[in-house]
Amino acid sequence: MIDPAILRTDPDRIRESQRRRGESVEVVDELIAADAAKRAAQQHFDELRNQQKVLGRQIGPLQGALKKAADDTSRARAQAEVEALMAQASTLADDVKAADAAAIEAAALADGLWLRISNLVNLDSPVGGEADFVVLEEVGTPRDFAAEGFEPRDHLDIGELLDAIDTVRGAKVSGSRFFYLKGIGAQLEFALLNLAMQQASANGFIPMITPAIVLPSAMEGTGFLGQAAENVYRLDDDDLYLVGTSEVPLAAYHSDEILDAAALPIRYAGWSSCFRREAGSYGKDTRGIIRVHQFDKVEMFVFTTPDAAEAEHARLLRWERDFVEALELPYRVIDVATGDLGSSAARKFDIEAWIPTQGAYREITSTSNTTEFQARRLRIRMRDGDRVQPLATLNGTLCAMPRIIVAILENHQQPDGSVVVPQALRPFLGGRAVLTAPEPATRA
RNA sequence: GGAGGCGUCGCCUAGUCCGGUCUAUGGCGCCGCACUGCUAAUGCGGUUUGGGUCUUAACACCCAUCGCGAGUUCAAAUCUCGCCGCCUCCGCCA
Repeated sequence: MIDPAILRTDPDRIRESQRRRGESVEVVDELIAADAAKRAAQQHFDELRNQQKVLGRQIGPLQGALKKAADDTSRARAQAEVEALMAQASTLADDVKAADAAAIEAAALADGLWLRISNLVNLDSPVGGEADFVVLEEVGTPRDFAAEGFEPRDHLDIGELLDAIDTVRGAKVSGSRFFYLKGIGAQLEFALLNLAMQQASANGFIPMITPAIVLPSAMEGTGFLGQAAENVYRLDDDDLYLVGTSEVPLAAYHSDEILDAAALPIRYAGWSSCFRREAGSYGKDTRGIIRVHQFDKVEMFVFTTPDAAEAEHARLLRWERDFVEALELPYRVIDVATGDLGSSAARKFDIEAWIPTQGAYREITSTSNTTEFQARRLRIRMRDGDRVQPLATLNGTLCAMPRIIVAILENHQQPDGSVVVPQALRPFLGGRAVLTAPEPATRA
């Protein structure tokens, strides 16, 4: 959620943000009313409760006096006094109970509306929908396969040639959009994992292996139960969720905590499997492993001060680019438009790698500045001197395995279907320079 | 899965049996002040978090908060029920 003070002092800022996102503006006015009602109800309860406590504090000592009463007359007098107070308190108790219920109801209404308001967009984000992104930079030159004299194979053809990717058996065992990485394919993932973790460690990230199943509170706190809910797997019997990214367990790691501002930024590089239902993407990217239900990913996640968030966002993008450049992939950077940010992000940059057989750039990383939005929802704060206040969180993909593998196979392929290994990756593959098909005898 | 124990405002801890001056005790740590060549020691004061009133701000005051939720009661850290977590033992298990 965003700073509640903004709702009271500058609601137009929220309206404008909602408008730019193409989301409800009316909900802001509903919330203003609900917020006022919530405070009024709480105040009413507080007053009644105070009266009740004042009365209660008189009864205790009186009963003590009653026990020690010296004679019958003073005992009778104390007795009458106690009974009068208790009768008074009794009617008050009913009022307190009713006021409490009303306050809880008003709070629930306001809190529900808060969940429907997305983060304030950064005013530099291009306004519009999915297609209205701005290209910030193109890096590297796509290979000219025509000039090289051969038709490039797509990643699945190469993967099958190398016996590295098996989608047929993936579908047999688990259904469509599941796959096996096999042989050199599996080794390639381990190499990428190690390269990514080495880079992350060098940049001050703490490696983490996270749970892939989380409580509803973690899912909601990171903002994935809003519009994105349809893409989340839910374990109904246990009321748990499969995460779509380790951003969720990494963000929730410090939930309900107060961190020392002097210790920030804290950077984690999380490794986990990621699960996505891909609802509504029927017919899209059905071939190969560009869009799958389960994959592994190294995710960067940062807790920092709100002041430092924008600079950190730039660093995350830089580190993503370093990784993609180490793999010698042509790519471009886009500034994602307001309508495509997701509810938590104020600003988002994607890296898209060139995919030769599609003649297009396709998303391989995404980095978001979620400012204080997730921190407020997850109650993560920082102690700065004697002040306690929300901090900022940011996330960025370092290496989403399937898409990186797609880009490597397609961009570094040779006419015979073998694949040249980028220099940076070779040490992690036992020095191998080329990925080639295994001996026929070893194929199944 | 079964049995038992435990959960108090950073950490440790008193309080829970038997409800009311609990407006939660004490120690450690931390912050401020005093004293003192410096440090240390000592003394005094402060130190959960959230919401609200007032407000330039500070202060002050009110409400909530003793794992979470519900209940009993005029009144709940304390009694009752449910849930969660941790520990020990048993069972199962990579």
